[in-house]
Amino acid sequence: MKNNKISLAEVARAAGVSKMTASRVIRDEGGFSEKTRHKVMAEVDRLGYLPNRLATVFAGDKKSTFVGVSIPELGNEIFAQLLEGIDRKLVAFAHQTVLGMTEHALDQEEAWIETVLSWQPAGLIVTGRSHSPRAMQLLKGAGIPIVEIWDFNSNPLDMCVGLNHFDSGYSMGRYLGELGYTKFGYVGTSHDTANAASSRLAGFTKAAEDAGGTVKKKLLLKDVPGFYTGLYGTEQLLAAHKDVDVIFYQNDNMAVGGYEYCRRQGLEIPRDIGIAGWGDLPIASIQPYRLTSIAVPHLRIGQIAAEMLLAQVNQHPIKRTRDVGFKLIPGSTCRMQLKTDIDEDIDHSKT
Amino acid sequence: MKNNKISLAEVARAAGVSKMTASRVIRDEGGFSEKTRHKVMAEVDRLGYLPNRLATVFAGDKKSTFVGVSIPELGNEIFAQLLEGIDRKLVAFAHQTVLGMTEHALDQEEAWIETVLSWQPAGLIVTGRSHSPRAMQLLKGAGIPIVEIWDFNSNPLDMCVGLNHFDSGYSMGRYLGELGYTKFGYVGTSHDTANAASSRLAGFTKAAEDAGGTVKKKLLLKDVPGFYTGLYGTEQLLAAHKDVDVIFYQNDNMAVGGYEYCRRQGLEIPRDIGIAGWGDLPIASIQPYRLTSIAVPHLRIGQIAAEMLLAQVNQHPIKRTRDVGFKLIPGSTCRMQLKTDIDEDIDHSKT
DNA sequence: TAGAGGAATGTTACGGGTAACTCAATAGTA
DNA sequence: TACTATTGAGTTACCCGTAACATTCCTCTA
Repeated sequence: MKNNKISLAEVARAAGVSKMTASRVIRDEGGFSEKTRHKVMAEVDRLGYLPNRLATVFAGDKKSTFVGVSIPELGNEIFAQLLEGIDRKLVAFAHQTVLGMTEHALDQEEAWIETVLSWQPAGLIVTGRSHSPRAMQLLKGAGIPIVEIWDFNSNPLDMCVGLNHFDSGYSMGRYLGELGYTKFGYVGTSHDTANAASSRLAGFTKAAEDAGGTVKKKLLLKDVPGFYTGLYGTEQLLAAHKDVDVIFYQNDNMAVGGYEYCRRQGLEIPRDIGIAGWGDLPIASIQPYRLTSIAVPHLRIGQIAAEMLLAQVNQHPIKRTRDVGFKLIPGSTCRMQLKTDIDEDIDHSKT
Repeated sequence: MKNNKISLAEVARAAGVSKMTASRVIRDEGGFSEKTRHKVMAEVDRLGYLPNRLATVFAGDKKSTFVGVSIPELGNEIFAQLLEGIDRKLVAFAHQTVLGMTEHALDQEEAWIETVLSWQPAGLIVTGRSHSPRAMQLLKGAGIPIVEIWDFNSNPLDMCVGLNHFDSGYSMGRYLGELGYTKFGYVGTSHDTANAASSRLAGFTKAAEDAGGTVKKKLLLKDVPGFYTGLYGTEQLLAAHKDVDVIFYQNDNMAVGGYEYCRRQGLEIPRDIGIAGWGDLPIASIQPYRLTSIAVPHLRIGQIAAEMLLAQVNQHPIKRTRDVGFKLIPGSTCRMQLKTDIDEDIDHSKT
């Protein structure tokens, strides 16, 4: 475990050339003879020389190939996939992801932004559009491309790709209202910071009221938005409000958990209660029922974010905001449609 | 979007002191007056100075606070959680994760290792124990702490934490054999490289043979190891081999998908066929049935890996290998036990 | 064969911090 | 008062590559 860091100078000395010549050979930028190339490359291999990229970036006053990517949590599969989409694209263009998990906390995001900026990244991709004042200031002054993702925002700091979560919540609320539901419930997880899920809830609440119904109970749990949280959250919600006739969940995983709770209680769905999720997550594809949900192109968000960032890094012109939309998926976990035909009205997908 | 990078020299000039004095104040290393501290800090705030950590690392010939973390994929929730555990711990100790997704390909891992080493990281955490020859060489010569995780290996390059996947597969095979199963099936995903899942399959196969049974079919799909893959994989497997009496899946999510396929086909579980998963994933907690599986402390693996690495970085003595073990979970998706009482035999947990 | 021009290679300076050392000013002591 | 500590602050050199410029060595041509 000895640190045998070999520098360019050592390679050059071993090859009997100047640092500069060795540098030219290694970067293959021409201006050297074939004989020299052989000598240098032989020493590179023999000594196991690895260039020190810190020095390169530092020397050239260039940007590094780091891209800071912040997401709230990895336990939430939708964010894990977002990150996967981003990293794939970045790697394909020789950039590296420096991870930042904010855990939905603005102060953690701020601390991460400060740290990652000190490494001179080529750009930043941050989830969400609410940031602390100091974070905003840091981002604005960074002088590098910044992409805000997830929650669409027509007036971003720099660039933005995502969808309108408020609208998606509103769509679901209106849809459920049109099916005749009036006593709504919501089960999600809570954080100190307003995030995309809170926007969905706000939209949902608005739609519920517009439809003449009420959200009887908004249950926000201090937990991860997963299967089991959905199950026990539903128990809590129904214990307090037995008359709720449909429950909207923060995501499909929670909804599937909620469905299972209802089933265990002998409730029949959708006869006794309606269940609606969000995200059209993989679990929905293998249930005995078709979950009512909202489909979101989350992989595409990640890819587009990385593309926008790379385009900006390379000074290619690009549209700075992208609303990827969403699509309501009527399922069998809510009662059949009662009032009007709304098929043509439910696709908010913007390609 | 102007790049207004402020250097230490500018702060120093503005404050009317030398670079060195400004540096001392900013690092709070003493040797300056209160008056000077005020002058300097005032300029830091006014100019929005952010230190350039590249320069610091570069100058001091020190290690950075980067830690390279490679995992095969993020779509697989078990790896996402592994990464989450690692990043939490690293961040708590002021280190940053540089992500590497290898997609189970040795050449991608190798390329990533080379790149990440060129950034002078403090250490590396890599998933799996098989690496390309050049990758091995790079890792050995890196002179920094390296932790191999996931697949336990008593003779690691440097440090290792994980579990014995072969044994976990063997345990499941033996358990199923003891329940009287003889015609085994396996559904998983395939990759060019031998990985932990292949070790499990190897162990499973060995146990099946030791028990006098056979693995009728090993189905390896080119897909992600998720719910739907399990569903259609089961369809394929049963289409080819109707007489299989129990199926072992690469993970619980695939098993749940397989269960759903069987249900749709009118098969009753465990009467008509047995289902066994691996990982004790969250989905298992909310099914109407208790899935037979193997529980693995994957979050702990991540935490321990980060702890080992940080201990090594700080030159604290530490045990260099840790086998976290696993635990077989008998469920209701396999037939009840027939032969002997094996309860005391199934816990391979090593705390 | 001198001179031009290009190819190959070398030299110097620099980037943004910090270690190690030096120097100046102030305070304390006999 | 003269001398010594102590404190505060400045100077210099260096980390490892690369840009920009300088130089050497050929080769080819008139």
